Parts: sequence; C-alpha cells; structure tokens
Amino acid sequence: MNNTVNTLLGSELFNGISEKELIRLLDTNNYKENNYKKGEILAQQHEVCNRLIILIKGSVRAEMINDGGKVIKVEDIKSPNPLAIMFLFGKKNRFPVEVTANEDCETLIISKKTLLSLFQDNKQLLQNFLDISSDYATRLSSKLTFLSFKTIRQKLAGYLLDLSMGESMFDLDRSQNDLAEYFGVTRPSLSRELAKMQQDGLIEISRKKVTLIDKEGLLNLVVRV
Amino acid sequence: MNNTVNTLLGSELFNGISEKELIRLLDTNNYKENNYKKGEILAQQHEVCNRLIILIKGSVRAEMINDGGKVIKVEDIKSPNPLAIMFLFGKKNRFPVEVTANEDCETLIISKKTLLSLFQDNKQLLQNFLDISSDYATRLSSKLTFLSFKTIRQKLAGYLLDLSMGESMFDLDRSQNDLAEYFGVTRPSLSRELAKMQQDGLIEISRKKVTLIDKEGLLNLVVRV
DNA sequence: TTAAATTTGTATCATTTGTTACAATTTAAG
DNA sequence: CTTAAATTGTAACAAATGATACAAATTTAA
Repeated sequence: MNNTVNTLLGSELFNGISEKELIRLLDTNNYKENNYKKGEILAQQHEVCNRLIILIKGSVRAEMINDGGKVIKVEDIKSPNPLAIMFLFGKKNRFPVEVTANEDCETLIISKKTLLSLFQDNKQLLQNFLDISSDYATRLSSKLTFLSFKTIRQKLAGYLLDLSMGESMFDLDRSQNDLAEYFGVTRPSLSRELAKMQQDGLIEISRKKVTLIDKEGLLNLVVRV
Repeated sequence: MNNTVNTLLGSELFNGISEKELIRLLDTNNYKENNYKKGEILAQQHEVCNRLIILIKGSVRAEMINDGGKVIKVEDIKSPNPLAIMFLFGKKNRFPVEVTANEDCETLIISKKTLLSLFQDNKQLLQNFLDISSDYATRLSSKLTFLSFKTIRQKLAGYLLDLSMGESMFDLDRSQNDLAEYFGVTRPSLSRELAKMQQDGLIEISRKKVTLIDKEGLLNLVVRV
C-alpha cells in the first residue's frame, strides 16, 4: 500500500497532490487493489468501462479481437499509467479491446462514480485528468495532421517543420523505423524520400542530424490551396 | 439572454441541466457574451487558450497560418458548439489555429477558472464535458484506425465492417467524395477500389447500397499478423 | 417537368510507394 | 576489444494510387 501511494504520487494523474491528501482521498473513498498474473485478462472487449484501472506495476497489452478470433491491433501500456482513460466517458463507454497482462501486474481500480466524486473533492485531480485527456487527444490530432498529408514528402515536411521549432539544425527524435511506422509507410520508402529531399535541396540529413535548407519549399509542401 | 439560455439548454454541454439550474450557474458566475461581425477574429493562432468559447449563433472557420502567411488547414464549426474544447487543458493550451467568423456570430465566453468551478458545482456539467471530450477523442482514434491501414482496400474493409454493425446489407453513410476525403485518397481511386472489391467477390455495391459477400475475406484484410 | 448541379463509373498514363534483397554503418552486449 | 544486433543506405522491379478527363446516372432546384 505504501508502495502504491509512492507510485501514484509519481504519476501524472496525481501530480501536485500531497501525500496526506492522496491518502485522505484513497481512504475516504472506495477503491480496489487487484493483482493479475501473467496472461490474465484485466478487461474483456465490449465490456462496459465503468472503472478507471491504474497500472501500478507491470505492463499489459490491448488487443482488438474480431469475430474470426484474429487479432487486429496491439498496443502496449506500461506502469504507472491509467488504462482506457478515453473510454471511461462518452456515449460508447465500452472497452474497444481486450486487455491482457504481459507480466504479473498490480492495479488500482476506482469506479467511475467514485472518480467523479474525487473530481469534485479535489480540483487538482480533476485538472490533471483533463490535462491528460487533452494531451492524449492533442497527440492523436497531431498524428492525424501528418497522416492526412498524401505523400511521404508532405508528411516529412510537416513533421520536420514541427519538430524544428524554428531552428534550422536539430536531431530526429525517432529512428527511421519508428517514423515509418508512425507514418504508416515502409522504411525503405521513407529512407528513399529523405534522400530525394536532400537531392532536391530541401534538407540535409546524415543519420539523425537534420538541417533544413529550403524552408520556403518545405512550407509550400504542407500548404492546402 | 433568454435566447442564449434556450440555445444552451439544447446543446450537448448543458444537456440534462434544468433551466433554473442553468440560470443559477450563469448568474452566480462570471461569463461574457461577445458578438462578432463577419470576418472578425475570435482567437489568434498561438494565443493562450484560457477560456471556453461557446458558439451560440453563426459559424466560424479555423485556419492554421504558417510563417509564409499561407493557410494550411481549414475546419468549419457551427453553432451551438463549444470551440477548441481540446485545447483548453493540457500542456500546450494554445490555439493551434486562427478562428474567424464566417458570418455574424454570438458567443458565450467562460474563463477556464470559472469553468473548473462550474464543474465542481455541477456534476452533470462535468460529466457532459468529459463525455464530449471522450467522444471527440474516440472519433479521432477511430479515424486513425482507418488511416493506419496502408491500402485503400484495407481502409474500406475496416470501414465497411465497422459500419455494417453485423448486418450484411446496409447503406453507405457518406458520398464517395466525402469518404475519399476522410481516407485521404482521391475519389477515382476509391471508386476503382470499390469496383475491384466487387469483381473479387468481396462485396456488392450499387450507389450507396452495400452488401458484404465475403466477410471472412474482408476480415482477413484488417488482421495484423 | 426541365435544366442544372452533384455524384458516380471508368479509362489512360504518370508518379509514388511497396517489396525484397543486400551491403555499409553504427550501437549495444559480452 | 570483439561480435552480434540494430539501423541506415540503396537498388530493381511490382503494385498501388494520383491526376486528369469525360460520360452516365442521379438528385436538386427552379
């Protein structure tokens, strides 16, 4: 339990909340601590999501299983993080995925009702929750921006301009492999496009070091007419 | 003002809140009513987003303007809806876009601080806000799912299976034009792929009427191995 | 009802991207 | 330091998609 409190204090959701206050919140309200062995299922797909599950220790995977029993999508979530923060509210508040323990896990479970009470009880907690949700949605939105560019060159232009923060020289924050996956393209295609953009005098690149040469040209790529 | 109250009562954010309670909330707290003429700017790009703007009447457009003064992205928002609900919280709480009135507009403006107080004052309002945020993020997430499929055929398979809700026959909910834009592909390419999928015995399609013929085959398209 | 506007079907050719394979380089592990 | 693993650079060919254009079908408005 002490361990749990310390873990929570270090998590984003309880950021800025004192140890005393956290203990008070947890004591005066209902919550459960559940442990899961490797392979156990934390949440079934399509099950109503009426509780916040906070991963204290371990990691889980989220899989979408379709009628044929095949896995569609996999996501890994590590502690200390809340699961399915997105699906606790909204019209369709059901788990879109099956959540399985990758290893032995410890979790803290707070019912939706309790959580709403906690929000009214503690402004900081509410604001943290809103911040986390908002950041999550912002990440999704920003990813959508890049994906909605049609060509790899456009995606790269948008990504690099965004990453540059106004600077001309900077380092890539992902490997080409990761970036290709993020864009939903193949790694050789991405690598080739980087080489082409260098040939065309838009950028210079060597491993992770990037220099923007023709900013105007890059900007033109991401302009919608 | 009476008009404002009625509009708000019919909006998602104040859904389930009684007229009396709404008047109480608005009376006991600070808010502003601002009107904008066509062409006026409601919010500058990069400006700190520290207030919720609710569009009571009219419509606005959101545009991303880059260094070169060119428009990157356009989104239209109609009343009665809150603007920038996503950017009120989170680390990067600045407007990512410039918001301009498409026509004469009426707005209700509530500061972030006041909004947080309202949330503590009224559980229903908080839950509505969380629901709206969650639904928004769910839509983004679901769009990302389709976009992350590489081929148009995969995107279509995912989209159609999702839309079918288990039924074999149903109607498309968008025109091919809209669907192509949603996927980020060209309309002829989408149309061609639909025709090919029909040739290959996966579906039958005539205008908006769709019949899923080979569900197993469609499922296989969206499975990640 | 008729004309205009929108949506859909389809074809051709250019361009982009995927697939596969392999070598060079860098990083991590022992 | 040495070897293995991961990352990056490229190449050749196949496949998918874009761009453009035009006709047919359908819907909307007058």
